[in-house]
Amino acid sequence: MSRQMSQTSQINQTNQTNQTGNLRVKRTQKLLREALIELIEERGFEALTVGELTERAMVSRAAFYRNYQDKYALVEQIFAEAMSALMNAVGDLGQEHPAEVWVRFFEHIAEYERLYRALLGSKGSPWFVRTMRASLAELILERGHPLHSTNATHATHAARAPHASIHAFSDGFVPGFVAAMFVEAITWWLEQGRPYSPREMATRSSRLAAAIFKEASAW
Amino acid sequence: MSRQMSQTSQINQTNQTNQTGNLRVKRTQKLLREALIELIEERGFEALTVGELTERAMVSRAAFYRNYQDKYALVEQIFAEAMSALMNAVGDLGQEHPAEVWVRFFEHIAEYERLYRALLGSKGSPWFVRTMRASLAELILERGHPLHSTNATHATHAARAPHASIHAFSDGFVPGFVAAMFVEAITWWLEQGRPYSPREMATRSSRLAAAIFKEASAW
DNA sequence: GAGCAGGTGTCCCATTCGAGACAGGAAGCG
DNA sequence: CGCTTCCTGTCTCGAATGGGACACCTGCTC
Repeated sequence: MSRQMSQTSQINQTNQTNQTGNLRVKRTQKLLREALIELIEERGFEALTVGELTERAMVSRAAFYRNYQDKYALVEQIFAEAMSALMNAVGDLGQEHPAEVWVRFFEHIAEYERLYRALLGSKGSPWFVRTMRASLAELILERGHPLHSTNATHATHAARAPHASIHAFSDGFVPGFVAAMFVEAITWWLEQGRPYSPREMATRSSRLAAAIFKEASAW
Repeated sequence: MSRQMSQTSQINQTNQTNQTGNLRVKRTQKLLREALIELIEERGFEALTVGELTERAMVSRAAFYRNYQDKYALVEQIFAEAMSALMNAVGDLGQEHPAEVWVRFFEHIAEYERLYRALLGSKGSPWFVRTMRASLAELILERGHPLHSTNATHATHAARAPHASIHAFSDGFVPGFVAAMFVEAITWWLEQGRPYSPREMATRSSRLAAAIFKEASAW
C-alpha cells in the first residue's frame, strides 16, 4: 500500500543475460503488462492486487514475484520502456528538424494510446503524472530549445534579456511548466478521442510552448 | 499439406484429467488459438505454418506438438468448442421458444465474430464451410422443425402431404439446403459489418427457411 | 539427379513455471 | 483485545515448457 513508488528501482534482480528460457520470461512479462493495463482501466492502479493481475494474465503469483518486486516495479518497467521507445523515436532525428520532435512525440503517444490513457487517466496514479512531467521536462531541456525557434524567432524581448532567458530555462521551472502543459494536452487529446492529428497537436502545442518561453524570457 | 482434415480426431492424446499444471496447458492453448485466428486473417489457413503460429503465440514448437497433432487438430478443437458453446446456448432453452433458438444462434455468431469471419471468410478453408453446414443441418434436424411453425403454420400443402414432408425433412437434403442458406446468411452478415441485429437476422432467416420447408413439403 | 531451402514431427535436457503451503501484515468487526 | 479475512512475499517440488538438434519430406533450381 504505502510503497508509493521508488524512483528508478533496479528493474531486475539478476543481470538478465540469460539467453535460454528467454521466451518464457518475455511471455510472462508481456502477459502481465497487458493484464495490468486492462485492470487499471477497470479498477484503477491502486485497487488492483497481484492476485487479480496474475489470474488475468494466466500466470502464477510465484512467477510474478520471480520477475518483479511488486506491482510498482511492473508499472515502472512498462513506463520505462515506453519512455525508451519515445527517446528512440525522437533520438534518431538528430538535432535537425526540431519541429518534428513533437510530431514524433504525439505519434508515440498515439501508438501507446492505451497505456497512456490508463496511466494518466483518472484510474491511474498521481505518480505517473509526476514522472511523465519529469521525463518531459528533461526532453524539453535536451531537445526543447529548438522549439523556441520554430516560429516566434527570438523576438524583441529575447534580444533584450538573454541571460534571464537562459536562467529561466535551466532552473527547470519553465520546462517543468511547459511539461505540465504537454501532459494536460496529452490527456485532453486522448480523452477526446484524438480529434486532431499528431502533427496538428504538435503545431498547436509548440506555439503555446513558444509563447510561454517568449514570455518567460522577458523576466 | 494433404492431411485435409480428419473428422473428429481425438482432441487430445492423454485423458487430460490432470489438475496440476493445468493453467500452463490452458494458457498455451489459448495463446495458440488467438495466434491462429490472427494468422488466418493475415495469411489464410492453408498458408500458415506451425512455426509462424508458435512464434506469434510466444510458444515453442515443441509445446505445440505436445498439445496438438497438427494445425488441423488445433482448428478442429477451436471449432468444436465454438459448436459446443452454441449448443449450450440453444440447449438451455429446452424445447420451448423455438424462435429464440435462431436469435441465440445469431447472438452466438456475433459473440464469436472474429472466429467465424476468419474461418468462413475467403482466407479460411472449404473444410470449415462444409463442417459448419453439417453442424447446422444437425441443429436443424434436432431443433429446426419448430421453426416450421414460427409463422406459415402448416398451410394448405402441409396438410395435404404430411408423409412427403417428413421424408424430405429426414433424408437430409432440405436441412442441408437450409443450412447452406444459413451459412451464407452468416458470412454476408459478418462481411457487411452486421447491419441487422441478431433478432432481425433470426426473423428474416427463419422466414426464408420456413418458405423452403413449406415448398419442399409439397413435393 | 544433386543441391538447397524450408516445413514437419519427434526427441532430450536444462530451465521456468504452477500449485500450494507458509508466516506475516493490513484492515474491519464484535 | 480477539477473530476473521484478505493480501503480500517467499519457498519447495513436480510438471510443462524452451531451445536446439535430428531425420524426413516436399518443392524448387541448376
